[in-house]
Amino acid sequence: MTLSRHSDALRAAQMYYLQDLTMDAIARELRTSRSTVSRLLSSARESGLVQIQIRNPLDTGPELESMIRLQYKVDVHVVPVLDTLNEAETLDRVAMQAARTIGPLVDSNAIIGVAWGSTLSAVSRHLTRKITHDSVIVQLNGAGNMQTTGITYASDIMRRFGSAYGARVEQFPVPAFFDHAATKTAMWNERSVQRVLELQASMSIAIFGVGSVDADYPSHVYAGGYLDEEDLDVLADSGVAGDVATVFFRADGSSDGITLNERSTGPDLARLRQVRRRICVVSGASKINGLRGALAAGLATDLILDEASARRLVSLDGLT
Amino acid sequence: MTLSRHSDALRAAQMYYLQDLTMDAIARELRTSRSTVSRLLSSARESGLVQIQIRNPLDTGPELESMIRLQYKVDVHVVPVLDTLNEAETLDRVAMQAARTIGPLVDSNAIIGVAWGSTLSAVSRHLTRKITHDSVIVQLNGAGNMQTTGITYASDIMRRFGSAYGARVEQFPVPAFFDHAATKTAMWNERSVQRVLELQASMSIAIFGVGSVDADYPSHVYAGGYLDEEDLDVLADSGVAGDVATVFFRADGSSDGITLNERSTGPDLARLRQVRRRICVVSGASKINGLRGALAAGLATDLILDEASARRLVSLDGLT
DNA sequence: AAGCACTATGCACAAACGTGCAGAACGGAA
DNA sequence: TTCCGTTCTGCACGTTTGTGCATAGTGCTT
Repeated sequence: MTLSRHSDALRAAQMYYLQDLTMDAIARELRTSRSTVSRLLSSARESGLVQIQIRNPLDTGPELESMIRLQYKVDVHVVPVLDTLNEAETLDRVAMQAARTIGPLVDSNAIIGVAWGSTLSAVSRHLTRKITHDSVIVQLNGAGNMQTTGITYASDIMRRFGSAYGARVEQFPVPAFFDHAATKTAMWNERSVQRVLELQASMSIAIFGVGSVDADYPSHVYAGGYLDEEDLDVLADSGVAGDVATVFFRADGSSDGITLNERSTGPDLARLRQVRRRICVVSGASKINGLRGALAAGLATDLILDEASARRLVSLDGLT
Repeated sequence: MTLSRHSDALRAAQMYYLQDLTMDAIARELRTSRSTVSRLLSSARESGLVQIQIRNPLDTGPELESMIRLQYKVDVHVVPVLDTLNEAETLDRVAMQAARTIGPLVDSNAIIGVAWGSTLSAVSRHLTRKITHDSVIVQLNGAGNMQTTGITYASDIMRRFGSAYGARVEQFPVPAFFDHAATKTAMWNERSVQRVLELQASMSIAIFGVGSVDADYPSHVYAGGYLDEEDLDVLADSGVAGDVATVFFRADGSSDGITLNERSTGPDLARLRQVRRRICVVSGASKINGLRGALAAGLATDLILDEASARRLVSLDGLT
């Protein structure tokens, strides 16, 4: 029965993690086999009953972290990864650690804004469950493009977040960019859109990656049929370094006069900055320029990134 | 070197708990042996770098917990223990779980009041380290008696709390009971005592066991030379059920007119009730009457007790 | 520089753990 | 009731982890 299973899992978890008993001993107390206990414990971990978190005392943290922390005024989590790992493996490990770091921050009644992209997709695959009440996952920016509505890709991400936290999911069914700023203005007055915008306005957490114009593997945004040749030229002319949730900025963090933003469905950067907790996940050193712009723009309160990127972030800064 | 050891422990913990790597894989990344990683991880756990906590979703919790929770309005943690365990083993397991449950509640700048007794002694032996800043451990009541100053016994407990949380320890070097109420009045005007009282007044957490007059193994207080024959008679006449930090109360929670309290050095119950978080740890079903009085008096916000006691607590209540 | 006390390391073994698999138990549907 | 699909259980095996012990390293004293 699923009820006694849950309570068995709870008992087992208490005995295992809080009393240091072996699974064997627990099995005897619960009158079952050791393998069952092993399985009870993994279900306890999966279902978020057991919360494991790592708090590094800020003062004893390694050089790298404190340098970034001081320089950019963000709470930084450097993910240790071997330099020899390839992009995909690195992303996977950063994503897993990001997912588990985010877990403890999510609470009941949270309104969580989530962007989309390969980084968030990876993160969404590693979320650990944690049941909350009355939480909402809200999509930060539209995902449609010239070929598809982008629904499935972005909504898979959203759905995973929703089911991990037992939260309602609010999609944002618009293209990433409108063709004409006027259409955006019109749509922004629609009540269906306004509901989403209002949710975004009251977000308590926002989670996003960052795009970099010059990345080795250009983000979806720059290569996925979202922008045409002309748009890309305009971006280059405006000196854009990268984007967060399809809103662009320059290396120095400024974003005034970037006309493309007027057609973007992502959250206005000034608005984004008002979210209490803004978590930026970055994997891959080639996103460094985009990241630097995002940090200069003060978009993140928390930064989770791989070790190699972290090193590049501080080392290059040493030169300027 | 102890610095790189700490940061290795941090890296190892991240990789093990956040990325699910095996110790073997971690050893290769850190260029060390697997055994060292095993030891790094246990030191990470011991030093409080890794925090494991179990949050039971209140709604799915077992019957027992919700009944107690509802009836007494306390946050209850029932410790699963086999009924066949003896008193000492039960105490040990309750204490271990209590220690680990308390851990996450302790934070920087906390002022933590701690009582003494066999329960607290056991808890103090199982505390997991967690570094905090500017926290203080303050003794709730004097420990001296007719034979000894009680210093060593109580101060061992205090010291363990202090070193687990990296906190300053404030002893309370007075007897548990004065012979004359007048002495107490006089002492309470001493500045050395007032410093302690002021700390107590601003406690954010209080941790205590409970004594029960009719316990099978009477608490130290009733058997340890703290009270003479006459005192014990008076207690019986006043209908006292038990005590918290050597302050007595009746089964219904009342404590008016119990003259012994005027000579006790424990915190006034009304004052105790103003502490935000008041954690009561109970092991052994024979303390049930004392516990019931303490709950009736609203002394605890959190209750940690063994399963057998929990069962007795609700079952007997069914009769009244 | 040498000696000493203490701690950290790796090895090897034993203990503890995870998981594929086959059979048992369960829960509808006919 | 019987059937069938699904879930749960225990076993057996291979993997992963903890730990006593001998050795290597480290820092402090003389």
